Amino acid sequence: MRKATIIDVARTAGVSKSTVSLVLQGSPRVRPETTEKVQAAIHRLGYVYNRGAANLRSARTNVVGMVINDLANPFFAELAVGIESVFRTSGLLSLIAHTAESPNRQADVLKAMREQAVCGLIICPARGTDASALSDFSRADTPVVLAMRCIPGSRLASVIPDNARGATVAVRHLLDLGYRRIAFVGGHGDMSAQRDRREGYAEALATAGTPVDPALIVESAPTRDGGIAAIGAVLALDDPADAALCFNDVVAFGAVLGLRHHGREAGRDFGIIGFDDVREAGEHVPALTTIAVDSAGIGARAAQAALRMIESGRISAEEQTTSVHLVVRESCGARTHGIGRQVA
Amino acid sequence: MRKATIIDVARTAGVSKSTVSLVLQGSPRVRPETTEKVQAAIHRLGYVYNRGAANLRSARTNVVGMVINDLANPFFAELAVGIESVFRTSGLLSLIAHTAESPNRQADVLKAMREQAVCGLIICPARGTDASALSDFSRADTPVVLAMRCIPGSRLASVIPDNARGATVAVRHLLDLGYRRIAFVGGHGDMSAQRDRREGYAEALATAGTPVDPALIVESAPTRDGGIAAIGAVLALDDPADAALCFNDVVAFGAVLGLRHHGREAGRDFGIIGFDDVREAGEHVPALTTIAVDSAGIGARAAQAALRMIESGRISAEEQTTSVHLVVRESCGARTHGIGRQVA
DNA sequence: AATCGATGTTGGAACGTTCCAACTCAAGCG
DNA sequence: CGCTTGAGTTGGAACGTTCCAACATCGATT
Repeated sequence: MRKATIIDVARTAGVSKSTVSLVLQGSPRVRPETTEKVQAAIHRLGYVYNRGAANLRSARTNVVGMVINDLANPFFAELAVGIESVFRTSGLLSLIAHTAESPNRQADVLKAMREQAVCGLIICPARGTDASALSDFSRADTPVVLAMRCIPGSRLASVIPDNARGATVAVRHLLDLGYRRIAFVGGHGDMSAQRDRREGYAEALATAGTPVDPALIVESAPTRDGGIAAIGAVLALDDPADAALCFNDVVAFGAVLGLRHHGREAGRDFGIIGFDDVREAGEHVPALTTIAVDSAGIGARAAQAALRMIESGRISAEEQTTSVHLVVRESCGARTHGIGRQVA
Repeated sequence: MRKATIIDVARTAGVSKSTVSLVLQGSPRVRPETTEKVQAAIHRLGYVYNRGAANLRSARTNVVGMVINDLANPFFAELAVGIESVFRTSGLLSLIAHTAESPNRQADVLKAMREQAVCGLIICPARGTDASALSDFSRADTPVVLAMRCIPGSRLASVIPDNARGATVAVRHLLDLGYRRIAFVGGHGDMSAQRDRREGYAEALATAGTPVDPALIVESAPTRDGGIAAIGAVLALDDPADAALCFNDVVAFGAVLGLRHHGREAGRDFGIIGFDDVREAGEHVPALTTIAVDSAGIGARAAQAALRMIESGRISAEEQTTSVHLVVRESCGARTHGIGRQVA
């Protein structure tokens, strides 16, 4: 049996296909009785609307694209969920792709999304993405919103956490607790988030009148192992660090482990602060002091920004920065130092 | 400037639209020089293929649906990633939706996916989904594969971990370690996974000649708090438990915490085994002994099964069970008992 | 010389919807 | 009574592709 079309429905309901189309779109111009007849026919035939055909005729599709660098990372998964729920409640469907941080794969995926004629795109770009990767979308006037990470030199809307301020608050907290040699460990210099966080770190030190010692800034892969290696480097200095702001929580977990290899314990004789506040942070031993980033909220805001552009039809390059806050737990040693206030 | 179509390309390349179509499909029937001319025109015009139009004409779309009950849960996120990568390498795009365990939302999402005419569907059904929710797809001969969870009474393909066997192995391990009163805690009886794991639990006890004591089986929400409550119940018995197989790792984490509230420590004076082997399990204190489930692998197999059906055009109801294995760490007390073998 | 097969290429009809202009019909008006 | 108005409905063209049957060309075979 061939699939029922709008025409079959029209025939069984005894109206024209145009009328059926109007009913499907909920037009107020159709008589209630007619609507009823059509609904009955739809139900009887098991008709299902073919959105592909509709999209072909009308200007806009109802699919938005969502490109996430690492969906298996809970931090980004929450971002995805935040995005998805906003779009769904607006009747849009999300085409999701996971790039695994590979620019090649990302290019593939973006091409596929253009072919699907997505009406908007939210992307958390893979590391090393440059502005040209997205120029096709701009050229087609498709709204694009960057989430979580920005792309230098691109004029695109973005929703990014306030990385610099978060780092500043964290470092100030460590200074208040009495630490003197504060390191910044983890992440790569070509990641926009790492750069911003490092700047916030430098800013806090500058405000406190402490010079930045380049030896205390150690890059590494943004992984647990990276954290272990990086913390090892700052411990091995002639004048070793006594605290560290880590690029993110995962690096911080590694740093805690690395400290243990050297007989030190985070929170007791070394201060550690992470970044992101992933779910495990609070359950870790020791519980991780960290800068909380509301990933679901960022996703939601990015989706709303995209929605506004889609609905208004005008592209904007609005850059939103979302606030972050310090969550004091154990790893910074606030308890042992007797200072345990929660800073906003 | 209107978007370039296949016809514009044909005109600039000096061939017919049919030829352009053949080039786009990589047909071997076109002369290399012609292909080249067409490619040049495509590039010059910045033409982008309109897959929507193509789908309208040809029978099959290149979009598959993927419905996940909880994308924010790393366990399911990995499943999603496993699915997505298999589909992407086959040139299919995944429409992903997250149902947050709500059957209503799931129904919404499924309707939208039918409208998009997805050519296949992989679903990890929300709790309480019944067979009728997916009957529309079966009626339309759209391949459906259940991942991770099954739906009683449905004749659909599925890829499910070997829950029963995993539970049996876990309980046998606890028995080997000398535990006598082994509880099964957490999860709801209406979740297929819980039922299967409970059966495996009973099976192991039966084999050992130990009667199943209903008081030792305690349901709870599959959460940390659920675990705390459930372990409390089995400790409060007249003849309390001395070990527990937990419905999943999250419940197990709760159980460990609950034990502490009662002055007990998992791995020292109580045996705890979890299920799933989420990433945190190995890093937990104490490290969690658990049954490892390969969620990315399950995703990949489910996607492959769907792919086979899509390509062959014939629906199957093949039920795949994937193997699981015991990972011995600290929480079962294997170390203190001096037994530390790794069981496959 | 006529026929054949293989190789490339082609125009037109479909796919299922939306949009538009046009139609019918009854009510309201001068 | 003829005219306008508005509500409700309608047929046909369009969207950008694929598929099909048909075509031209040419070297090989009868």
